Amino acid sequence: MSNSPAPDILDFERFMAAVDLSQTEICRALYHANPQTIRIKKERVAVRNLARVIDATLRLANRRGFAAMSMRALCREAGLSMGGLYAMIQNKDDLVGLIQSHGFMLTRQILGDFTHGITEPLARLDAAVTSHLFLTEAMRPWFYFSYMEARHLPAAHRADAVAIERETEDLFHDIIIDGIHAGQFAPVDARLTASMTKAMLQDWYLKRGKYRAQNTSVSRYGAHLRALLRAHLGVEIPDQATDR
Amino acid sequence: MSNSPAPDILDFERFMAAVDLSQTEICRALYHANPQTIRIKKERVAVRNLARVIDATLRLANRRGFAAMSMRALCREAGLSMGGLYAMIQNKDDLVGLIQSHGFMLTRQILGDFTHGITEPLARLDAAVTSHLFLTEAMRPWFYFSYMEARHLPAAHRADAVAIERETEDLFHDIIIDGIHAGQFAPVDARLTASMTKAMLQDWYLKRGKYRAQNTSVSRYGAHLRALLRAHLGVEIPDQATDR
DNA sequence: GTCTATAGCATGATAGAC
DNA sequence: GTCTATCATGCTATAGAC
Repeated sequence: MSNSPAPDILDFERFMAAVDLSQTEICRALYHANPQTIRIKKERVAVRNLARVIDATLRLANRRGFAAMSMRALCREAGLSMGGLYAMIQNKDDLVGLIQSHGFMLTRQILGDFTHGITEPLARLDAAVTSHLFLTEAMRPWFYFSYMEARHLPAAHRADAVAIERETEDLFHDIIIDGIHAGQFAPVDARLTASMTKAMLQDWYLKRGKYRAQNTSVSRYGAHLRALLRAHLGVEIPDQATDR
Repeated sequence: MSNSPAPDILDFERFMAAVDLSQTEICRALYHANPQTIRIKKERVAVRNLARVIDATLRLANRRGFAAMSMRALCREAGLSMGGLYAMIQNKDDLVGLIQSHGFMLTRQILGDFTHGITEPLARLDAAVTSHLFLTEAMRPWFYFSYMEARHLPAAHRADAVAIERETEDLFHDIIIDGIHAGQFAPVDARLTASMTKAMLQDWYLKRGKYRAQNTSVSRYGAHLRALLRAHLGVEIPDQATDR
């Protein structure tokens, strides 16, 4: 999670080098952000267990669904006993909060970092699309979980999920509006275009199996999406990134 | 479910008039397609109960998830006792099969009916996009359920879900390839464009709450999507449907 | 901090009366 | 065909030893 200014257009390797998405770092941040939930005192132990538990939760919940995942199965998968698990969380729902909240934090930060300082609408759109895509690629289980489980959550958590969706959609919306006002984009319905952009970005992590089966790389997906948006927005300037 | 030839471009009311998606009709078809699952002999009774049960299942499962829905809650919602319910199905998983299989059948038939006989690639693409959109609009709870629950199903059912997704994507893919070969579409990556088209079509029923909140009608969504695809495919001919 | 053992309850499915 | 009553099982969460 760097605060360095946005590099010029990204490939996936450069993106991964520019941000620290290591599980340890993420779990350390989570540990300090949730002192009332996690009752373990020693950071080292807490971070290690948190990593195991979150990892196991994502694996099981993404396979059979969070509701169908039993706490026994989670313990087995995480290599902890029931007692050990319940020292980390108060109840099953806490898990969702932990996982979600951090994904939200990351999305805000990464999208902010990578679009910050870019004023040209087209370059800004490229940066937003590409960094969103790369972030979800790097943290796919996390985003898949959030998308699929958001609707089952207690109202408070669900509201957060809707808010972050709206927030990132607004980022796209505002860029498109800027571009239209600057006379660089065709006067499309910015709200709908932003929604559809989000839908295409989400499809990448929702159907990753399909895309892997047809051998589509994340760079190629991004290039296709950026080209599609260029055509829709009536822009002639070609993409600067390599279209592998 | 008519077999009449495709009408020229559709609005939603004409679509609904052309196909019979009444719950009774659908449940009658389901009843006759699953004689070994449904052990009730009198058609009238079976169809009425089936309608209640499916309706209640979709309502509860779409709210809290299928796994989290208890059979007791389902009975309450459907106005049946446990015994009454278990005369309709053998176990909880049968419910999924019933619901899914019919959605699949409908998708195949409607998309087939409404693109059949249209050879011009652009008109065919319009027809496929529009009828897919209208079908999912008419049967939203059904499609939402299928999308969200598919991954939790026993392998056989999951394979069906993947197959139907692939099948409809192929429909779009083949139309785009035809258009490219005919020199009417720009030479895009047809597989990726088909996937993204599907993603945008699915977003309509996955986030219907959002679209309702921003007052987007199904016709407007369709018009926007068709326009976006036209631009991407480098087509100049405007849309024939009314863009409300 | 981490374990085992268990309390207390809801679940899916069935039996048998009407 | 539909009901009520009941079974065995598996669940979340906790208590208490180490």
